[in-house]
Amino acid sequence: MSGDAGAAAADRPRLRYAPSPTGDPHVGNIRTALWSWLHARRHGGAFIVRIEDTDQARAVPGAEERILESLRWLGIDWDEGPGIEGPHAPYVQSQRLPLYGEAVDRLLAAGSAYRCFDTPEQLAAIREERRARGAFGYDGRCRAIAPAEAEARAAAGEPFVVRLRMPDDGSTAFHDAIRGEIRVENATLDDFVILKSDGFPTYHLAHVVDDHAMRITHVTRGDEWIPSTPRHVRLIEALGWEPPTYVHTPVILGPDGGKLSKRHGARSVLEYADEGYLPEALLNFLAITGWALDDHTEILSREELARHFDIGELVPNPAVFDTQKLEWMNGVYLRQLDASRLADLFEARLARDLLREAQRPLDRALVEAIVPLVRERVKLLAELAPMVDFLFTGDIAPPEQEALLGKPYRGRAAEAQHALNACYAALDPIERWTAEPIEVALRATAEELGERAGSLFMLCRVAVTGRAVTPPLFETMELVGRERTLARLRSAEQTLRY
RNA sequence: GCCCCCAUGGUCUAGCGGCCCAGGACGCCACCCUCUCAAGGUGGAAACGGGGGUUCGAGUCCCCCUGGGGGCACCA
Repeated sequence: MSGDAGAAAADRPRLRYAPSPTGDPHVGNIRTALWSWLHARRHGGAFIVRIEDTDQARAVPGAEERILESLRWLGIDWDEGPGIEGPHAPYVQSQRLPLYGEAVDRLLAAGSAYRCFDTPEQLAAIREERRARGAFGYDGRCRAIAPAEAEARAAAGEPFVVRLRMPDDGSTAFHDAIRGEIRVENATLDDFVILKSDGFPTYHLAHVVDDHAMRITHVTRGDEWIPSTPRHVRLIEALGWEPPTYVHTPVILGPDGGKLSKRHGARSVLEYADEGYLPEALLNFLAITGWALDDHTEILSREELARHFDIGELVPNPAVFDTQKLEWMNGVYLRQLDASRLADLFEARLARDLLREAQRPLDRALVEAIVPLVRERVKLLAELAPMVDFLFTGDIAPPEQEALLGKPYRGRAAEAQHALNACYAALDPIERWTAEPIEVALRATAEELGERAGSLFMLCRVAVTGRAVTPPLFETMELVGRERTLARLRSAEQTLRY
């Protein structure tokens, strides 16, 4: 590679999302992926997905596909990774074992790393004994084993791990894009394991080797990794490479300031998808919790984010996941959608939530008629069914007397009954069954009865829909249809008759 | 115990030494609109954790304290 093209390419950031397939990705985890993706898109770089499955014991079947599905749902695409491949394939660590082996051999040959034969039990004992003395970690006793002897024991089949030799004094520093320089004393670093006895690399080794091989420029990950980053820097140095820029992202907290947990509702993006959140809303929300464009902009499209976001501008402190703000934002996005897209979403959602009971297929025209009535009343798709179910069920259970006589008619059963009767009489002769004549008739009825219009409307609302909260009454009655409206009025009246 | 990170209203944040007796958003309260609920409109309550410095001047820089979080595995 030479000339301007090479130089330009070298300037382009390459970021990666490197999840372990141990379960559904957490929103905090996905937020880091999103930020990485945005940064890559903003600067004309590349976004890579790499599966880190070096812990065979914790692998969860199907987890990888769920992770990729989460990314796809949010509209986060990757330039290299599973299903795409590319110049650094494969993108699954368990398929890259030879690479880690080569690195270990080099380290061993250079004397920067050494074999260790302690059993897990021995290590636990060492740890316990040292902790009692106020020391920490591993004491480096295997450094004393001569390389030739270690090699012989390994060749004889004795299980071993490989540890990296850490400097005893001095300090180690690295650059974090959102916190600046972080420096620690080497005395606080012990010789850590880079190759496990099962022949698999640890995270430390594997990610360092892969990030180098894949030319990753910014290592993004949760800030719980900060304490081990100096080790990674030493490893990189021992391998003769240059460290990347680190971006340690803060955590997302639950409403109580603690860890986000099942108690707080959804944690994985797939759960949010299931509850009826829009991907563009969750994406916007995640992007701006921990980052702000300016002092007033909240709603940013995927494209706008990709145009303005910079990973160095992230806020360093942890954020509480504000579900209420997410809901508000989802409502904003829902209201922005055009009618036909909304009808599609509603149709799918209602089919899922209602069809099991109602035997009839969904009436597309009816769904389309609903859109203008509920689009401003729904923040989540999941709220839709309870708001319009009475339109789709053939017969609703007649509302309880108690419900019919809610506030407006409390203690006035006879008057309510009379009012229902009057409404029936007023509506029955209507020829064109649409909202306008219905409204005219009902308002006239209220006046005749000397009743507050609102009170009468509420009585009708409960009688016809079985609910106290619905879309606007007249439009609703239009959709319920003349026959069902009149029948339900009659039925409600019967209920009041005892 | 040792090490590290963080710190503006209930929550997310703007602020990168004077433009801030601190701005926006969600939420909350009130009012308006109104057939319920929403949506929308208007107004309101609500914050720089504490103490020392530096400086003519500190939310903004430094130190300490406090508080919160994380790490100290053959897990990532």
